[in-house]
Amino acid sequence: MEHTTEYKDLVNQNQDFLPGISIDCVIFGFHENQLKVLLIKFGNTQIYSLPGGFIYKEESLDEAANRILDHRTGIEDTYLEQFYIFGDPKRVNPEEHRWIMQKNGIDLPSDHFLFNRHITVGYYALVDFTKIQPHSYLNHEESGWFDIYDLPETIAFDHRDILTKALDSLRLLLDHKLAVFNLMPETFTMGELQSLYETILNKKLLRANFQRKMLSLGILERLDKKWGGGAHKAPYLYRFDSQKAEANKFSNQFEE
Amino acid sequence: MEHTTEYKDLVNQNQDFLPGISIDCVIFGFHENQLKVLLIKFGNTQIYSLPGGFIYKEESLDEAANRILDHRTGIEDTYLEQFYIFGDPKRVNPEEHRWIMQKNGIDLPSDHFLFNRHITVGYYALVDFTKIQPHSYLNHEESGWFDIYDLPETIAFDHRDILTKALDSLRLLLDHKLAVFNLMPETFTMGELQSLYETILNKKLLRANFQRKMLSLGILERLDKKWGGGAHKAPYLYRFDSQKAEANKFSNQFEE
DNA sequence: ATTTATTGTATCACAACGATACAATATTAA
DNA sequence: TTAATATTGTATCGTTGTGATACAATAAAT
Repeated sequence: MEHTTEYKDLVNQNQDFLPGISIDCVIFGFHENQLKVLLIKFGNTQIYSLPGGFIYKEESLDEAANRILDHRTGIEDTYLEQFYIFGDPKRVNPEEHRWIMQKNGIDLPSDHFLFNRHITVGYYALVDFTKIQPHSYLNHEESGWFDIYDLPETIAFDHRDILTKALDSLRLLLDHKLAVFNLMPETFTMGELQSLYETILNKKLLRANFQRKMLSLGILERLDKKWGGGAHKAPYLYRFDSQKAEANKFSNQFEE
Repeated sequence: MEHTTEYKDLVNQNQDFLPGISIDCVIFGFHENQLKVLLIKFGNTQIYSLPGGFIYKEESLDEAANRILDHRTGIEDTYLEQFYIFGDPKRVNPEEHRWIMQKNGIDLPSDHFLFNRHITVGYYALVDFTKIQPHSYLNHEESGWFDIYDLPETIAFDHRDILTKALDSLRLLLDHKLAVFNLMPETFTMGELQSLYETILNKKLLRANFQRKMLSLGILERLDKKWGGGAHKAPYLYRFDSQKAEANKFSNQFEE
């Protein structure tokens, strides 16, 4: 495995990082009717964490978050937004952290900067699951997708709190922005879109009303029918039409 | 003038601060039908900035923000919430900063930590204007309230961006939480409350419908009438009833 | 050709909301 | 003392949005 620049910078205590601040990314995807998040499993442990990283001194926060996302998923342009800053002085237990790094094959001195107090900026990304190929980063690390409603038992540090807050923020987003379409593939049926909404909100919606509402927003382009789905009427495929969305900004849920 | 501990820590480059991170507070008040923010004017300049500060190593972000607010306004318990983190590497011009400090009577070396890159966490506070007594902090500093729609021309650093983002966040808050009542005095008329909403949203609302909506929320306690307001029917006074608000959480604009 | 499951749409009742109207009433002016 | 005035509290009307239900259309399997 070839080490990235960031990896070397990390282990060698590179001074080009901003001290005391980190970024953690909650990367959401949607697959097989599940809302998924990408987690890292440290080698030789059952402990999972969010993919994260540090900020170079010449970099903006958004640039750093994009870089981290890119290196984890290979995705360069997607919906990525900060949602909260986690600043409790006890949010990370340095001993736990050092132990995890050791299990991961990396033995760092206890005065290594990684074990100082870090404030972390939470970002969430909404990605098209079908286009993602997760990358590993540290030795012995594995990354994988997990159902947000069925997370691993042991999640490191305060990362479970971060996940909870990210889900809250995603639900707020649902009412106010159309960013959620970034979780869908290019084309989809109305049933698939409804399933996404139901999964995010964790409740059932009435099919007829969901369809009426979505069509009334005037943001969907209706394409050909999708054949072969079973012994029943074939559904139309739709595509999110960002031009229509822009034009209809003033007539839907958005404020003026 | 007696210097605060924070002041001495600042000038003496106290190592008890977290490096590279600061807090800026947008303190909102409502007075004479204007939405006000508290700004600091540096001595011998026409440059204004937001009240801000740094975080002690043992302190959480929220604790630091509360401490800063307390020392600026004397208010200890009020609505205070982070709304955005500003992390552009060029958000503060170190030369401008140093020049301002000099004008303020404080000559710091250009390698002083204050002039390093700082990421800043934006907090907004909603305070009862009638209870505030702004405090000065640095020498030659003056603080004062400004109409959010009529700010001074010269605002330091990226603080105008921070103010804009804070106002956006406050408007979102209006739809989702009842925190805005923190801007009102203990009792108020419906007209005064409507004026607050109109000022935040910067648009007129229909009086009859506003009243109907507010009363339907079931969060207001109606008190005696307010006499002496002019040659017309006297309005009732209302008080925000947090108990009612709690009880009605499930039947109003809040999600389940 | 018939059955079956699902889709697209219509409809009904009710809630929410914009707009307008009007009666009630402190204070001022005559 | 009475009338005028400005503002408040509430009712009402029409429109829009939404929950709930119904039903016709239809692609595939039998």
